[in-house]
Amino acid sequence: MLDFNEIKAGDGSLTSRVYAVLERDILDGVYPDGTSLTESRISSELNVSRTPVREALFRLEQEGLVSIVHNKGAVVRGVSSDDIRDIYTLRMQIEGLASRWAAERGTPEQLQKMREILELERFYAQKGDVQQSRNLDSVFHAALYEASGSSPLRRTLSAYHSYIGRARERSFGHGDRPLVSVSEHERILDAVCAHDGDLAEALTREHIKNALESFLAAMEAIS
Amino acid sequence: MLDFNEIKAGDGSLTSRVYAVLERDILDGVYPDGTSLTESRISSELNVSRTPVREALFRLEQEGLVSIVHNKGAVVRGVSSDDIRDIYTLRMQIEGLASRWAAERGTPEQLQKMREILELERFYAQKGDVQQSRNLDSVFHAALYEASGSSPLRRTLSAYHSYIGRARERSFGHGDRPLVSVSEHERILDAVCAHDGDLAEALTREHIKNALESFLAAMEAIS
DNA sequence: TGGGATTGGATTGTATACAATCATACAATT
DNA sequence: AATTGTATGATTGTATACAATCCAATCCCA
Repeated sequence: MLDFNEIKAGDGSLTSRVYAVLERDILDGVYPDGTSLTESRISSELNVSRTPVREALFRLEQEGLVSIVHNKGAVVRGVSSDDIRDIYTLRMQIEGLASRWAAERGTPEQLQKMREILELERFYAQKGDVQQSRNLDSVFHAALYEASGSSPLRRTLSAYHSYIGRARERSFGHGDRPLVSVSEHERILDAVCAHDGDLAEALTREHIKNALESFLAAMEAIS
Repeated sequence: MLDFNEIKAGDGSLTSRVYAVLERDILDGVYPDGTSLTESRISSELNVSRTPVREALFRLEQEGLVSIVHNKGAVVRGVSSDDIRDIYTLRMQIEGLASRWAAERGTPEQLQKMREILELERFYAQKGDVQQSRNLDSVFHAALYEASGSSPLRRTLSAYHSYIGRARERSFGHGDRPLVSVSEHERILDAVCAHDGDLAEALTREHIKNALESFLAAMEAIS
């Protein structure tokens, strides 16, 4: 919580770093649901002024992780497992579109990049490196969004990704999900490269459905 | 552009009002795509300090209407008609889910509220009041999102709504869209109240598809 | 003439000071 | 005793001052 200087987010601004710290701490449960985040406390804990803290809180509100009410401040809005279930269902609908559009609109360079990511992904999955597998899973999906050529779709799905980040972490190590996931990615990419939008969409829906079931299984294992 | 004091957004904070002014001006084309929004100019134009302007710009970035790069500032990212087309397609996918979930999870109070909104909507549509019809169209959809009981879904669809706001305005007056739209709403709500998720979803997809075609027709009429 | 440093103005990033608002406790009144 | 009013401390909202950065024009020197 106090390793503020280790976090070097995106553009290097204090706002981004404060944002990254708060996002991580909220998703990690350091600040449970309902916790009120007072600006002065955070700013003194992180040794920055209130200004970047305020701006970070604004971004967190847009992300949906806190809710801010005028003259009252920010309170944490935890990520419920119902939310996560809903997001997986939403992703089933629109991530299929991403694959379809990638098949229809993706440039050769974009598809090539996905192929390279996928090769790395398989390498780490077979090596059993869960951490790297999970990272590359995210990278692959991000590349897919990019290849869809639709900024509204990219924005929506990217927002979901960070929102359900911790849930993905927990469920990704469950069973042999990394290897299965890579295989599914390969079939999706093959369909995309063959410009078969229907197949790509169907495979992707199946992929997300499997990820959801993996998540539910991981939840089950905890309780 | 200078009627700042007339705009009274949500919570009455300066940040909200600046946000509302800038959003309106961007969507109205006062600031075309690529315009760089300098904080000091806006703050002096609106007679506020840079602080609320900065915060408003942050919100606009999350909304997707501007993009901010570190140490360089904010530039307008216009809403292309490709973006709008994509959003309608996305809505076809997930707004159907909203109806399905409303049918499955909606409380009697929520459905009752939708019914009341719809009666008003029909009243104004038959009266030929396009302005009010369009407002109530928004209100109806917002009530639908609420009844879905899913905050991720509500957040996503609400964001789309403001993003394509101007496009909806332009296309809503096209032909007899208000009356047709009310009829479609009525059939959707009937299905929701009958807890027929499948039908509600199908009707909603059709409804969005028709709205998209109305938009495309309106675009055609302009060019 | 061309290319690379430099310097000045403009703009953003951060800190801090001040004003407005809210929440709590306590006192006064009925 | 309940309620209303009021004072006080804490917290947020806004303004402003200062630091860091960027950009473009200029200058210098080969």
